[in-house]
Amino acid sequence: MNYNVYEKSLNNKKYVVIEKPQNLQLSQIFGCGQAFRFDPVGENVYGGCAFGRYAEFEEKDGDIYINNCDLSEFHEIWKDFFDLDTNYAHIIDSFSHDKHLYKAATYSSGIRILRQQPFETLISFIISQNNNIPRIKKIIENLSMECGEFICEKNNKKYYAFPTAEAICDLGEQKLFELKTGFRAKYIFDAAHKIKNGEIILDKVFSMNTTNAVSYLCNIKGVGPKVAMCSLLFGFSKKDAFPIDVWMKKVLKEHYGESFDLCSFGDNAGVAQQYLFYYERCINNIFA
DNA sequence: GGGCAGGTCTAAG
DNA sequence: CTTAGACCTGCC
Repeated sequence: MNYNVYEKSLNNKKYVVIEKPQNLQLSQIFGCGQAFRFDPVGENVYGGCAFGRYAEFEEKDGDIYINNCDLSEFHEIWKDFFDLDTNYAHIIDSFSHDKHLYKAATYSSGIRILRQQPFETLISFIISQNNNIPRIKKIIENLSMECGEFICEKNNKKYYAFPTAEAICDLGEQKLFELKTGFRAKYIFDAAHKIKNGEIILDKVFSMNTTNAVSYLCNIKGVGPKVAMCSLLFGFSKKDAFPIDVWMKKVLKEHYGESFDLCSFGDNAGVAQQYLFYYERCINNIFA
């Protein structure tokens, strides 16, 4: 994507401006259910944690302002976080042959697939199973507060980094249960434990194709195809990963028939999934 | 108070 | 290989 970015100072604070980025709308990006740690903290401002930092993003006149950020941090973290090198307009164009998908994509055209930290997405989507978004967010926040590194205090709130596998493993299953994770406590522990002792090596996943990566991640208790696909899409930037949840089952049934061919969505099936998922939930009034 | 929420496990045919 | 039930918890 072609975009211009520059650094500015105001009141002794640095910030980075991304000029008129295409296909980037904060409310859609943080509201579509791919990330659980960002919330509105003002008019057109979203704040939250990623990569061990607290960040605030503001949308003004089509530009994106990143508070307390310099260019080196932008290039180190947020450029890839927002997947800025991907041309989403081009992806949407490639969906134009599919009438329903194209409609969903046009409606959701401000969504980008964030590149989040692999371990965080893995644990977050384990927590998401048979759960609702407000409670998922609360559990993740409690978990981070319990054993994540303290970052800063803002908006009368303390922010903590998402914990490491080691920290979660050391916490133990009982403590995880006490954080109201319910039956997922043993799953979270198993994931953290297997990663801590090297039984699962997340770095290896990057070099696997999506099919192999799914079966690899499914070696973790509580990780099935849906959780694995979400982690691969949002945490390993595998854009062909196609999570099928209750909403997607509904979409596939209504618009594609029972015997749909996943290949028809191509290498960007995961992006298609996110457009369809977001659009479906919006027309069903799930998001405010 | 029963149902439900971005699923997965387990036990049984 | 496919398919019911069960499952923590909190909010409706």
